[in-house]
Amino acid sequence: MTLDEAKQHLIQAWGTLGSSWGVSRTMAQVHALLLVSPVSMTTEDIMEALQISRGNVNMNVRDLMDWGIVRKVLKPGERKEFFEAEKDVWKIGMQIAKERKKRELEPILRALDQISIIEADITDPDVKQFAETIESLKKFASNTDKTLESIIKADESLFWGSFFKLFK
Amino acid sequence: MTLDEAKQHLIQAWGTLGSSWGVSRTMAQVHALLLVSPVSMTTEDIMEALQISRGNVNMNVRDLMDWGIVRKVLKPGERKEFFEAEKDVWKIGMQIAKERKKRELEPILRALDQISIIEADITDPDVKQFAETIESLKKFASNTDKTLESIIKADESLFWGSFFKLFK
DNA sequence: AAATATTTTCAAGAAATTTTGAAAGTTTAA
DNA sequence: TTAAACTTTCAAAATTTCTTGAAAATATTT
Repeated sequence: MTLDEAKQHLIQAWGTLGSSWGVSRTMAQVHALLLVSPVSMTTEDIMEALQISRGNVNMNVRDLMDWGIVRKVLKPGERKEFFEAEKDVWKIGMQIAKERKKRELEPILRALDQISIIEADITDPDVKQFAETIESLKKFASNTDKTLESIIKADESLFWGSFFKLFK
Repeated sequence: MTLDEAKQHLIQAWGTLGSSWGVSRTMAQVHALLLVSPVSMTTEDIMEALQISRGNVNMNVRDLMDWGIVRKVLKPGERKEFFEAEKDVWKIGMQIAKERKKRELEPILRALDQISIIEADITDPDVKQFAETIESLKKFASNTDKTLESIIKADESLFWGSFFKLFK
């Protein structure tokens, strides 16, 4: 396997796996492409490499920047914008955990809080059971939320610590 | 808010959130419906409650059973099959963690292992960088895998612990 | 300010996913 | 064994999501 074949392999695999992660195939491919590129790339480089349209590249690169795992690089003397991926795998993982917490866990907590059955008859066993289900969902979600929060916080303060070095 | 309104609320919210979790809206709704139902339900009950077709119910209930969070219940004297959701939120969480590990993490590990650049010139700095990226992805993925594995194992041994106590 | 380069938007088309419903397949009861 | 009850399948339709490409917007240079 040559270097280019290996890269192609990773990009394809990443794309396929992306869908099972709830990320669009193209977004995962753009990410993989930037991840294995030793230099930053322009929109046109990406269009060319993945054979996709300008609008598509623009949209996916922007999403990846929203996730905080790709950044814009401005080169002095160049008008075009260049993009590069975060290369530190631990940081990528942390960033994804942080965003998923925000995008998935927090909405669940908000939705659960909106459900109130104050009006209902609390002597009804069905009401009681429902209330208990909601209560345990809340506890589970907020527990997960707090656990993630503390991992993220710990990571942010132990930036140079030994935990981090395990993944280098 | 009445009990039914509250249930409806949860079902809708679960459905919306399902998509951000990479689960289809309907599957999430069927799950929520069974989760808040105090009794097990037939295919027809679910069709009626969510206003969806028979084939759709059949498919989603089967998927939920594959995830191990819904089970079939046979009632003596009844020809129809009834379905009920696992009610223990911790068990649901564990089951989902277990399945996601199998469906998402393990394919990543397999894909990474297939990438070999043995042929390539290892003095090329680009090859070296690529190899390092693959290596750290592998380490990260297998670390996450092992961590999940140990949580699952710990949970299962708790289960077997209390299971055997029943026969003391 | 005008010309040029580059990025962003977005309506329409393409592709992927989900849903339907009726037919085929199974199981159970008589 | 046959008929009725029920479940599963799957091709076609509906819906949702993704992609394109050209026009609009923005930024830079002359």
